[in-house]
Amino acid sequence: MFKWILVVVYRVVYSHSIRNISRCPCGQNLRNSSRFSTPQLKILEQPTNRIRYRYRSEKGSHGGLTGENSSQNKKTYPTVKLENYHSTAQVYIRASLYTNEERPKSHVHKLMGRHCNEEGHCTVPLSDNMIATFQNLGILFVGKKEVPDILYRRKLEETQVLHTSFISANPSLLSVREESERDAKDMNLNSVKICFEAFVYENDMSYAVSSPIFSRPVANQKSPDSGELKIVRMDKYCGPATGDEEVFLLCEKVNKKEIKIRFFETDSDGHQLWESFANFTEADVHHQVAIVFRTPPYRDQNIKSSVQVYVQLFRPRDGEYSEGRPFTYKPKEHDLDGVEKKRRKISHYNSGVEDISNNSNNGGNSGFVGNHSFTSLADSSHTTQSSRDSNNNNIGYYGHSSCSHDSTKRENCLQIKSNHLNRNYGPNRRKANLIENSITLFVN
Amino acid sequence: MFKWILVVVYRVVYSHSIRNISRCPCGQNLRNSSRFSTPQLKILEQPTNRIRYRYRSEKGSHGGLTGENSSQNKKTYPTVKLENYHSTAQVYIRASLYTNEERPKSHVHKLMGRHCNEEGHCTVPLSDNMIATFQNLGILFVGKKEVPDILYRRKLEETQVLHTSFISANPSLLSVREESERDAKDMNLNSVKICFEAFVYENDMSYAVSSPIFSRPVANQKSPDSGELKIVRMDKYCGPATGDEEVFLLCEKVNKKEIKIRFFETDSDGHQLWESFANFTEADVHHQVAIVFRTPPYRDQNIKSSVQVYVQLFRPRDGEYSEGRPFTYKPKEHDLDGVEKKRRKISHYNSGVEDISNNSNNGGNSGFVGNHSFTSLADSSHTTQSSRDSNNNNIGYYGHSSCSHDSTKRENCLQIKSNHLNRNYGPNRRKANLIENSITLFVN
DNA sequence: CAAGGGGTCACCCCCTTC
DNA sequence: GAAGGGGGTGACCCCTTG
Repeated sequence: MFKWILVVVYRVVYSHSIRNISRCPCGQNLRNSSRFSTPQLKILEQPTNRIRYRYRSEKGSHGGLTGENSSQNKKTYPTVKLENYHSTAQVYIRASLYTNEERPKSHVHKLMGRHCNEEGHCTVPLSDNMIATFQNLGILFVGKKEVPDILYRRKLEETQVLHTSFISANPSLLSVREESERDAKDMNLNSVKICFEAFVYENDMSYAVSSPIFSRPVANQKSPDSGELKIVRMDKYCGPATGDEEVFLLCEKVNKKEIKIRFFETDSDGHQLWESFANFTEADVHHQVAIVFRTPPYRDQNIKSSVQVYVQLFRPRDGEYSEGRPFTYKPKEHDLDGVEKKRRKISHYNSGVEDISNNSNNGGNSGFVGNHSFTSLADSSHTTQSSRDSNNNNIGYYGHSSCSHDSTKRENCLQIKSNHLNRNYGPNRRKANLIENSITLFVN
Repeated sequence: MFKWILVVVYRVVYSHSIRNISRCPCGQNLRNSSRFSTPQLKILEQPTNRIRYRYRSEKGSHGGLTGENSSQNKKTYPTVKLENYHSTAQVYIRASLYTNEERPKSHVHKLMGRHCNEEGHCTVPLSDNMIATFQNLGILFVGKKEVPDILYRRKLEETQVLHTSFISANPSLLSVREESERDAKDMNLNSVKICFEAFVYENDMSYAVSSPIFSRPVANQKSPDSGELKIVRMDKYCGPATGDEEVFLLCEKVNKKEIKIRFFETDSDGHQLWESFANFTEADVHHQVAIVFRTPPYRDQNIKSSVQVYVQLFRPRDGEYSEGRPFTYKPKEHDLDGVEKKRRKISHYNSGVEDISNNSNNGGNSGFVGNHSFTSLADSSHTTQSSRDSNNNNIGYYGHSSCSHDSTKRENCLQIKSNHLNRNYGPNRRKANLIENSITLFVN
């Protein structure tokens, strides 16, 4: 009886994964979860949320998907575990790509790497502890132009399969063609899910032993609609509490229709106290990589001393944030007496600027709760070289980045980054990596 | 006898223009120039030096080449005149594309437009006054991938032609293939010359009546190596005479290996008084469209009042300039005892840093001499909204674009542009556009 | 070499504005 | 539709580092 069930499941799985039928018939791995004692796949380590998909022409290895908790020191990889399996037959786990939709369909992209075949299926044997780790999964980007054809062929095959079994519908080839074109347009080529399936071999046949399970989405790092948001450089890191300060910001590719610049303030516990968005139009976005914006006014335009907030890029479509950069709101001139002293005091650190300028190799991977990297005050050798961090970014002070306004004093903003301090910020408890503990110096 | 000569010339011209033999056999239109009373083509109006080449896929008309003296109000077009022609037979002028080389070869790109055929030859009848005007010449960009094949085929045909006539060389096909690949790599796809040829029809045959003549080069507007240089926006338009002010500049696509930022000063007659180049490295060029640079020190760092100079992009490779933007060097604040001292200390330190931190972009081609044109003052209304010119460029003042330095005053730079004043400046009498007569406002 | 990037351009798609 | 742009990105080529 059990064997018979397996065969049935196998049929379905086989048809959608080998013959590329695009609809997943397996109920999104929910069906078995309610059954007691049924073999069941669990994802122990999700893949990172972002990797650069590679074209076929980009030969050679370019590294595989790591796990979401992977770090430089301790790499992890997507890992699944099969639970409630009690047979002794060797189980294999097959990974393949599906669309990032509520009901995932087989994707046109393919997995590639050590254990992958031409169809983009990667198969790894389950180890004794019922765990399988995928150490070398790359994502092959299939050209946009090939998509309609692929979908068309899949639809034909699907129709045949269904026809020979029990469905009698036989749509005209033309409408299938059109449908394929439409589906191709709708298909998101920059986000995928990985489908894991467990099966055993018997008599040269494979039998599924559990429902398939889908990973969280993995986005294409190279796409401007899903790539990592990053502020590369700004021309100033401070401005008046009244707002309306013009700031030049250089960033990695953004879509001018899908980008906001968010200012926010948090208390020491990381609770958000305030947020606002910068003013700019699509015309202020220069070739996807630079934005000239005007700062929003601070919530209190009459502050008596400087307030530090953060700036970050924000993409509403998928809720992604960039790392935050500190930004200092400064009081109006006449309030400056008290601050004046402090400023002067700090100013003699100016010569230490370069001492601090350096690595802020913040680990990327923003957007998920629980993994925050911060940059610390490392002491770096003091060279006469320019102030650049390891990413070759100018860190905001070069000697003359002036930030004066409503003041008769010359005031320079110095942003200093630091590493490895963790706090949880931002709305919705989602993570935003912040360049923390920055120091703002005022130089007279 | 004359007829016989014509036939000979015809043969050569025919073979290279119809059969696409790549070497021009006609001696660069010099041969006939010394002969008295021989029909001769003259270019009355050269084409503009730049047009956007179009791919075959960019269907529809996108406008043709205008003349070098064309303006919005009065459009001109490439025009040639045939002199010393005394027959009554109708003459036709054929235009086709050649490489921009000392000895132009037939180009892989094609002319397209109203009077053009599939081979990229445009033929226009000579009017009564012996003038032909080409009103609708577009340039069709032939994909890079097709180039080797085209050259290969041409070489084969050429070999055949020569072979059947008098040359016996018969290189192996392999080496021809290799040669084609090499030539394809060497071919500049972003610059062409137009070859004009005059001929008459007789008995369905065409007979050349003059040597071909070549236009000046026409570059591809879309190529970053030959496109127009343009400063779109800067975050400040003034800085201290001591230089080393950090400026963010947004521009159209540049090649980071082939771009300099030139500061120069002219007297009221347009003679150059001084020039210097900004400091920045390749790493300061952000995705081809933004440059963060440091201003060079003015020739006199102790000026007592502001001096206006100009900034422009400069591409050494082809000697191209962008329009100039005014930039104001401001004097040191005299005095300011305590502050002054402290500043000196700091700035001493800083200048030491930057002196070394930036690869001086200097050198290279300082022999060129400028070619400047100027744009004049229009009166622009000063609104509290963003200040944009008609090209939707921010013109440098937004209310807070601060530009203070070495001063206890807050000083904002306001740059106002204006249009359509032309003067001819600079050495070599070549043209360069300057935004002239800009006003610099100092706001305290 | 593997693992990651940066960068660009060839091509194609738009859109204004007459 | 003609004339002229802006812009995006697929595809590919590099390059650093270990």
